[in-house]
Amino acid sequence: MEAHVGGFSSVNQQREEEILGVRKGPWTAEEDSLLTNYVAIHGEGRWNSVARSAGLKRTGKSCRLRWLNYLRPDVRRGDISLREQLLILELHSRWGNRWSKIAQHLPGRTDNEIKNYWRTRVQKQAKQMKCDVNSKQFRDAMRYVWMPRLIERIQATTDSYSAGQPTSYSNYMTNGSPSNHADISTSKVYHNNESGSDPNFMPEISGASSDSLDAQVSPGSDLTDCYNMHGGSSYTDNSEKRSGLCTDNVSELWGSSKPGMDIQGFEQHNQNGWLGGGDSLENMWNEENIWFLQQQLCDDEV
DNA sequence: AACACCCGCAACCGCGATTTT
DNA sequence: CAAAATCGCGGTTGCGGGTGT
Repeated sequence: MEAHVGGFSSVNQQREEEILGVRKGPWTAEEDSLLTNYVAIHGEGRWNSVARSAGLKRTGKSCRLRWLNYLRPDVRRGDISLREQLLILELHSRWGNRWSKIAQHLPGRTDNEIKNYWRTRVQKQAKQMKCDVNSKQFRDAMRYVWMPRLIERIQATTDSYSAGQPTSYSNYMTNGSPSNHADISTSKVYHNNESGSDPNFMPEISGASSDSLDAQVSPGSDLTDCYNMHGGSSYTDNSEKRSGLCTDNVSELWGSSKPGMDIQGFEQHNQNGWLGGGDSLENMWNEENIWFLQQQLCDDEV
């Protein structure tokens, strides 16, 4: 397979690559095998010499990228789970486009994967809402609609599986206390989700084909739908009313709070407790809760 | 069936930071 | 200490599969 070639940074580099016969484009199985075997024996690092010594006609940079994003044994591929989505949204609101930093908090996920997720899914949401992804409007929507909705879904799935268990995700979020870390981290509540028959279930940005917490991300846009209930004239689909968050409360919140939505106003509207017990949003995203999400993700991997 | 368009993702690039020589 | 080599990050590109017409 011949590599597709992008733009060259310079004529010199082009010449050098022609002379050296540097390959570009998709990796073949043979190349993967060469790189994997070499790293297994000699370890990571010194990527330029890896490329040479392993007999790969690739740049060291390309080898490193291939290893880190694809071949590394602990790399976790496939669907972004709800918890991971939630964590990405939260951490991005803190750190912006610090993809590698965000990736450090999602075991097995690469910065590239998270970046792609953000660009393809989150930015698309902003586009559909006709606002900038960095605008206050979108950030508010994310924080006060999208993320609570994710929490609700995680909570719903968790509760349906672990009914009666004292240490559910919702309890944690409500109490905001890490007092029972051991129990929480060992409660595998989302792998065997059997609650797929819930007629009220609405897909988040995850796929409609499955309501597992590891459901595949789909183009479905609840965030946009919630927004359109007030912000757009085209919203006519009453089916969205089934959604846990596209309730009158939320649409009131959305409509009344633009553009100056604030925590206080939000919480007043949230007195019915659909976030669970009227917990403060500020408190909800403390270090402990992020820690909790990470623990759940680690648990996922086991 | 054929074509056009859209979208997700792997891989590339430039560049600044860090490490090695 | 300076230059070279390497690493790591964030942004961008374009292939290929899926979907719509």
